[in-house]
Amino acid sequence: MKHTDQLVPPLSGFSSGAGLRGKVSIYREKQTIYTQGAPATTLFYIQKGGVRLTTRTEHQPSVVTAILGANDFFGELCLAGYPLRMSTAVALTTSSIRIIQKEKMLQMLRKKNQTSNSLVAYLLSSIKNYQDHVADLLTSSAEQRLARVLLRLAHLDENGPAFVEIPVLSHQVLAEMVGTTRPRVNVFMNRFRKEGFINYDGGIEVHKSLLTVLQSH
Amino acid sequence: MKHTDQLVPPLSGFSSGAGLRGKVSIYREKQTIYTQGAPATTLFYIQKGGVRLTTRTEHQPSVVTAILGANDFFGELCLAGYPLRMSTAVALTTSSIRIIQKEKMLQMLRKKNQTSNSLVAYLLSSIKNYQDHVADLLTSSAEQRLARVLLRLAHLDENGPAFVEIPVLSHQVLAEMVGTTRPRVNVFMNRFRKEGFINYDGGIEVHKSLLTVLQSH
DNA sequence: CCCCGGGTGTTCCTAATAGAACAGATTCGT
DNA sequence: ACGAATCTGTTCTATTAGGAACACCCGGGG
Repeated sequence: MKHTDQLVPPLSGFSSGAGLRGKVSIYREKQTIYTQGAPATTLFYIQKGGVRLTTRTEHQPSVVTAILGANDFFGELCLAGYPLRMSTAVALTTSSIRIIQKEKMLQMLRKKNQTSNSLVAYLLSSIKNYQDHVADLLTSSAEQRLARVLLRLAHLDENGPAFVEIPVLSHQVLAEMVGTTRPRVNVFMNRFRKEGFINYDGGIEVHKSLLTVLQSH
Repeated sequence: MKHTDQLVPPLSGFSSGAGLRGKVSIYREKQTIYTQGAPATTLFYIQKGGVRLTTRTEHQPSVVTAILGANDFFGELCLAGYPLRMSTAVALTTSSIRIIQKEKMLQMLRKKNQTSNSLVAYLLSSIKNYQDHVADLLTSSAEQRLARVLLRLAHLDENGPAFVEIPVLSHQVLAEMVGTTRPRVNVFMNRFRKEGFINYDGGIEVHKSLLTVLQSH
């Protein structure tokens, strides 16, 4: 019997949604997919596009707990028996999203080991992302966190193109993603622009040089 | 055929380690279980005690990304194929911890659906915890985060006893857990003591009244 | 046309925080 | 007893952040 040293090969799993059942819907930019507190009987898989999850706690401003892209799941907490949505999901751009009935997914998990292993692999990488996010929040300044959010929205890293255009987001939404206030986002955005890290004419152009903001301590 | 509406009933799964194979080891307080960067071929399940995970990034102070207790896993990222430890694990108190070979776990996941479902359920609840943690970091002050850390270490919530004694931790370690500096932890701890929220004679007594710190904005 | 709403750019004041520095207490090994 | 190491308690200053306020721009609807 052949043994592999991990659950699934990299980039396999659910990539391109293979093996998942459920109809695919299109959500428009800024459209709400579900709202915190609503009953949760489905989970979602992003075929194309992006989604942000925001949580509001009592008497406090709402915060963005995750920024998701293609091949990510969300709303998956219902599988663990949470009856209500723990966050609000909003499309960042026009997105193509597969809607999966919780019951169907549970059936697949019971029957097919392949599905189960792919899901475990996905959840593990998701946990790694959250751990990194927590470490980031604990060590970075608001300015650095804003830089990270922009780079993430642009899917920019060391490799890849010199700049990428990202969807327009209000400073208010950026503030929720970063965990600060709108005036501060404004100041930082202008600073980035003055330094030539971003370009701002209608859409937002994020340049690779924005990475330098993360290096200074 | 009977359908359940979730993966596993609450409090079943791996509770008390049922179904897991691997030998159980005792770790002493402050003992390092593994170090970031070391090869990762095992995962761990806490039978009894507590563990903190710390991550260090280049040129930055180390931060605590998770505080774990009985029935939690850690080091599980190796299942997803990460060859090295992404964090350092240190025992908070004398702890009884089951060590599971990655290969054995992968075998179980391939063979037994029950194991797989329990793991998925655990990972989902873990993701919920990280989401809550992120929301907390984005909205709370350092003082509130310290209060939360203490309450968590004491496993205190609205119900339960009026106070609980927790293991002694240096202000430096608390600072890493909270994401602030040691002098500030000192100030807050003295403030809590003055207000009667904690009691400090050798060990640390965390009182239920510390919960009030979380309510003020 | 005017008004209104949403988003932006900016300012000012105050609070929270980081960072460095230093003194005292305790423990531990020699 | 002594020194080294560690932890605690405290102070000071410079920086960063939050919160409120206001002017400005622009697009849509009455």
